[in-house]
Amino acid sequence: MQNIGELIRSLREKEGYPLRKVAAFLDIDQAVLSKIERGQRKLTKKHIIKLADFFNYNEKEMLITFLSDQIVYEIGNEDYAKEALKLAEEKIEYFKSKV
Amino acid sequence: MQNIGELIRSLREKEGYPLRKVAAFLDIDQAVLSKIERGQRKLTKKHIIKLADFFNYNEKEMLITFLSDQIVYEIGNEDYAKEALKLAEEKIEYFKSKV
DNA sequence: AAAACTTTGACTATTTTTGTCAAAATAAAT
DNA sequence: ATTTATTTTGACAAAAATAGTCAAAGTTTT
Repeated sequence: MQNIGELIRSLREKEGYPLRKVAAFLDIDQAVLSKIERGQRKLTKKHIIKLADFFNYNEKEMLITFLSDQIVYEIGNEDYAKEALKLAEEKIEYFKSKV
Repeated sequence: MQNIGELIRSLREKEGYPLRKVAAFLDIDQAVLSKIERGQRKLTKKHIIKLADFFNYNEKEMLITFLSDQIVYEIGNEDYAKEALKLAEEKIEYFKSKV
């Protein structure tokens, strides 16, 4: 049950890279990457894609981790989170079939 | 498959109320309510709760509609939306059991 | 045609997010 | 143990997103 920050950190540490190196690759300040890894700053889809490539990690999985974090962040401590997820799924399904 | 704006509008129209009246109740500009009803502005949880009371509408259902909209808005057109929803659900479940 | 209602867009204010930096804190290496 | 490398923290300004306000234009109803 890993969030995106933890995933990035674990990948980075597996390679033994310092923040500096990965941050440079992403073209962001290393302080920001530090915060990303501990969930204090957001990252973008583009970051995810670059990171998956950088670490040779499955892009789809990483995106799913990232997106699920966004959802949890937004509605995770709502009373009806579960029901909302279910309805959201139906809406998305419906939407797809329409467009 | 109704979004929160459509729901509010339909409730308002069922009562035959003008925007002005509901907007006054919520203490917002009627132009803003107009935009809310057509999904061009966001509303808050507090608005939802007040509206459910105002229209005698099931608060839980209204909140679920509201929250699911938020989710759809955020990840609705991502390729892996469905998978992300599933993982988000697991995370929330896990989170609950932890805290 | 007038009156009531709704929508639109422009503008400002406010809030949130982001970028940047340097110092403090921690960990690793010599 | 001291130096060196790395990470974290916090402060600040810049930029972006959101929200509030208003009046005019557009639409519908009477």
